[in-house]
Amino acid sequence: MELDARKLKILQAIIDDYILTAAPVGSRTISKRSDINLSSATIRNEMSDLEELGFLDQPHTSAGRIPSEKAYRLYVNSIMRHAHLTNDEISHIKSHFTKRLDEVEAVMKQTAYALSDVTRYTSMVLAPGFSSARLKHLQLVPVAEGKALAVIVTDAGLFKDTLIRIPDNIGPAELEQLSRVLTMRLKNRRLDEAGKLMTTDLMGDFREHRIFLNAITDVLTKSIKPSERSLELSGATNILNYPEYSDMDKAKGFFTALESRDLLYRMLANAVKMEFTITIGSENEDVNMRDCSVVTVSYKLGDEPLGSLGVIGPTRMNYAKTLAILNYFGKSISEIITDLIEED
Amino acid sequence: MELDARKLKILQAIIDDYILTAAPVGSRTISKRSDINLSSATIRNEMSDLEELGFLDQPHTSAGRIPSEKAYRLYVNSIMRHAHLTNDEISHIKSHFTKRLDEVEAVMKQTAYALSDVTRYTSMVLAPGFSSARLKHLQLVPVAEGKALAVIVTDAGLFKDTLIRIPDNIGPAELEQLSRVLTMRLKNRRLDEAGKLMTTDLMGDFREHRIFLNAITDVLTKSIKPSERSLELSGATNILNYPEYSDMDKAKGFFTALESRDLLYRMLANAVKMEFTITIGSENEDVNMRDCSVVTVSYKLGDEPLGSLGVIGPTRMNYAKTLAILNYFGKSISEIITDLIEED
DNA sequence: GTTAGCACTCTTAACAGTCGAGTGCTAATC
DNA sequence: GATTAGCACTCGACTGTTAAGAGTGCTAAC
Repeated sequence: MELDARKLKILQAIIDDYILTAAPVGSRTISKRSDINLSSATIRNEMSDLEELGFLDQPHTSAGRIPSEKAYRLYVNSIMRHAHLTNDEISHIKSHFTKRLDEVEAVMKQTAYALSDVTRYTSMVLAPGFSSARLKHLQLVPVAEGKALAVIVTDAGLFKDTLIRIPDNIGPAELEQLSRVLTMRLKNRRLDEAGKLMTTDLMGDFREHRIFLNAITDVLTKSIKPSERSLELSGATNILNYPEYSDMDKAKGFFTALESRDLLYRMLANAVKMEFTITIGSENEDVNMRDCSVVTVSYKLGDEPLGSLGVIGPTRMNYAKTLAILNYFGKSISEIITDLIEED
Repeated sequence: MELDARKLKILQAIIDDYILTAAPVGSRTISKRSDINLSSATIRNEMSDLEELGFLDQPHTSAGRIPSEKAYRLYVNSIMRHAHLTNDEISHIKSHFTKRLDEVEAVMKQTAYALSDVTRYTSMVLAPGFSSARLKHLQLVPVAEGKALAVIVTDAGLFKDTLIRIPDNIGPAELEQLSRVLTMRLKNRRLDEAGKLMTTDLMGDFREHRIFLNAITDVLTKSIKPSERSLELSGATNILNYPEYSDMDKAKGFFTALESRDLLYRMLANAVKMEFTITIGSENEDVNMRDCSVVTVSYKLGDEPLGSLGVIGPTRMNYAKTLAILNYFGKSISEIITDLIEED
């Protein structure tokens, strides 16, 4: 049996309708559509074929059909056309970014919030990573007896500060001096390189400060780990607006999945390298997300991929529209971050 | 009609039972209790009186009684005895704090997580505030052309950094110099004083850097605002475990209330000055929280109140136990923060 | 190949009936 | 006078039945 043009058209109509209504689609519903001039009986025959081919499921004998995951996969791979945002949608998105945002963290938060508000799905944003960034400045700021703040600034303008212990006999003047020396020696190195350099070269020069330098090395190497990157989540409760999650147990499962930040980190970290990803239902590794789909896009600084963002929604997701919105957000973040970092 | 000792005892028994089961309590349930030796008929008469006095509600004629808000208020004000934590509970709490936490933010996160895990309610933690803190060090770190990081360190060892714009003609050397001068001039001032001093005294000395100094002033004054303090929330979905929230609309209302961070900030900011607060049902200003109770405690550094933490749960909350847990957490945070800041 | 027609399936809503937990009242008892 | 046993009554929860409606699969006619 072949999946000819007519079957494809009917399948698309079913998917469209199901995405809209979340209710099993009957043959009459499709036959009434103006672009398909066939009787319900014919549609029934075709639907029966589509079910046999694995593209449709039937909840019970006398119900309509719902698209299978295979159908969604086919849809996003072949049928789906690139959607465009209307002017209304674009201005709605823009209205979330009228306030000037000065910090990366604020941008992430606001983006996550806007993204969940616009899509009505759960959104997540992975902050820019330090992995390929180069050190620009390392400053040690005295905090208290035996404590200092290690401030790392990268060439991409990202920064991170960490509290470290220092020997009691090191005063503000020494910290200042050390900041200068370390900055000079480590400048323009990638953070992991800088970390290595600390343990090899510099350790010899400052043997008396071994423990102290180790702490700084830790800071440098830890900054690269994705789990140290901030992940903003927003609109988790949006899922409750979808009838497939009116079952309390399912909703709980969904929230449980979101609580495993590790999983989300991993998904988004993988997505950084890809222009976009679409993961449908059981393609997700977590059992609690078998009824969800995840769509992500990455954002860049110039050509360098920085981070990623995505949404989680029911498998019955408006993939085309969602992808269009995400692309728009990706471009927006890139611009905002670029402004933030490189503005004159 | 009087609220005599027997009525009080019966009311307490009803509250105890209702907190445990969430089901209307019948007269027979109470009469069976070993500490109350009365027939169900007597209990019925007393219950009828208690209802007339406004301490009990009856969902419908043939159902048992449930405590009214007035009953909970009476309970927490007069009946409730200070609860003690069992050794098991204490070690359960301690098990959440085995990992060494180096940063205030990590402590807040971990505390919120542990608190919601132990209580099974939704927890929130307000980070230490800068309001009465004194400036210890102000460091400007070069970030990029026209950008610097302003790092504020207070005597309590708290720190905060903010990205600011600087004039293009200011280089690392000038930033270093300015850091030294500003630190010298502003040291040991409260942050709001320091902010004022900037606009009055210092502005004259550095007239050419007016805009720049304004930015730093902004940073100082903004640090005091409670909305700038980080608020950690955890276990929001715990509420789904309580039968009173098995209604999806109610659950949605609850989540909506949590989304208004402003409200939570305000509640916790007010709670900083109080040893503890208990807010029951409609005493809450938000309509979506009319079925919730909020319990908070504050935590201190020495005698200085620093921040607060609390839980949100159903009005049918185990107030005594919750308060005991919160007190324990409050003391723990105080200790951890003290260690963090003052450790040798 | 398409479609009208029809028997069949299954879900859902509505309705009546039963059960049981709980109440309120009254009269007897301590 | 306080307490309690007894009993009629109320109301929600549950159960079983029925009818309506949406949708299917199949067959025969076009």
